[in-house]
Amino acid sequence: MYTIGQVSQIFGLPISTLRYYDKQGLFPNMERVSGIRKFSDSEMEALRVIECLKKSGLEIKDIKQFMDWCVEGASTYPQRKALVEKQRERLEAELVHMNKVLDMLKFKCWYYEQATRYGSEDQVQSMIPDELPEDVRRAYENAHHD
Amino acid sequence: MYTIGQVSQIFGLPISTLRYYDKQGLFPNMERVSGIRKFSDSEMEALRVIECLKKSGLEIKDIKQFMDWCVEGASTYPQRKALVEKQRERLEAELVHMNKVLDMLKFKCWYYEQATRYGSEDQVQSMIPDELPEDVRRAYENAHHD
DNA sequence: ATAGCACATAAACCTGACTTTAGGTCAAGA
DNA sequence: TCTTGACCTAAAGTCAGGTTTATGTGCTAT
Repeated sequence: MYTIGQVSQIFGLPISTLRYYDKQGLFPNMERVSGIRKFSDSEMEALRVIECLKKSGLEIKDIKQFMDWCVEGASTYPQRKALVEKQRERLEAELVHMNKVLDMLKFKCWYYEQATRYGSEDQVQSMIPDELPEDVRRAYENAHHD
Repeated sequence: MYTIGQVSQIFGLPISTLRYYDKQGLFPNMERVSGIRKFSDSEMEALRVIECLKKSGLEIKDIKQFMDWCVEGASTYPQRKALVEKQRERLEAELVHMNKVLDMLKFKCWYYEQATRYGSEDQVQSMIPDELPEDVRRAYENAHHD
C-alpha cells in the first residue's frame, strides 16, 4: 500500500495529476482510510495501464471507459480485448509513421552536417536524390514517400 | 505554385490549420498575389518539415525558431543541425518507449484473448510471469521493465 | 446582375489535460 | 502549544493547438 506522495515519486508524476486521474474515475476501486487515498498493487497496475493507453493515443474518458469495464467483470472481456487490439493497431501504424519521421531527421542531420562543412547548401541540394550516399538516399526516400 | 485549398487537399490538413501556421510565422517567405497565399515548392517542403518536427515533439514556437534560422542563412547551420540532432535523439528514445508500450498492448491482447476463452482471468493470472508462452513472456517483461 | 465559390481577416471560442489557489484536517516533533 | 508536513477538496486558471464566426473581396458561370 502506497500513499499518493510515494506513488508520485515512483512514477515521476505530480500529485496533482494522480488526484486528477482519480477524479476522472481512473481508479474505481481505490480504498481510502479516513479520507486518505491508499494505492494498492491493483492501482499501481492500473497506473501502468493508464500510461500505456495514454501513449497509444487514448483520451482520459476512453481510459475511464476501460476501467469501468474492468469493474463490470467478465462480461466485458470482449470489449476490453477489442479496445486493446484497436490501440495496438493504431500504435503499429504510428510506429511506421514515426520511422519515416526519424528518417527525415536522419536526412536533415546529414544535410546540415554537409551544409556546415561546405558553408552552403548548394552542393548538397544538387545531390538530391540520385547522388546521395546510399544510406542517406534510403532515408530521404522513405521520408518523402507517401 | 499551389493555392491554400490545393495544399489542404494534398496534405490532408484543414485550411484553417494552414492559415494558423502561416500566422505563427511558419512560412516566412510565402508569396502573395493580391492578398492570396501562393504555396511554392519551398512552402511544400517547409510543411513536410513542420509535420516532421511536430511529430518529433517540437512546439510551434520552436518550429518558428527553426524557420527563422532558415531565413537568416548560412550562419545558422550549426543551430539547425543541433536542433535536428536533438529531435532525432528524442525520437529514438521515444521509439524505444513506444515499443515497450506496444509490448504491453500485445500482452494485453493475448491476456484478454485467454480471459475470453476461459471466461475468467484466474487461469491467465496464475501463469504470470513464468508459465507464459515464450513470446508473450518477452512482451510482458519488456513492458514491465524500468 | 447576381449567385456561388474560393479566397481573405480579426477575434472569439473550444478542448483536453493538467495545475494552481484557497482553504481545511490531522499527526508528530521541538 | 505550536508549527511543520503530508494529506484533503472545490473551483478557478493555464496552455497549446487549433476551429469557428462574422464579415468582406473578387472571379466566373448562368
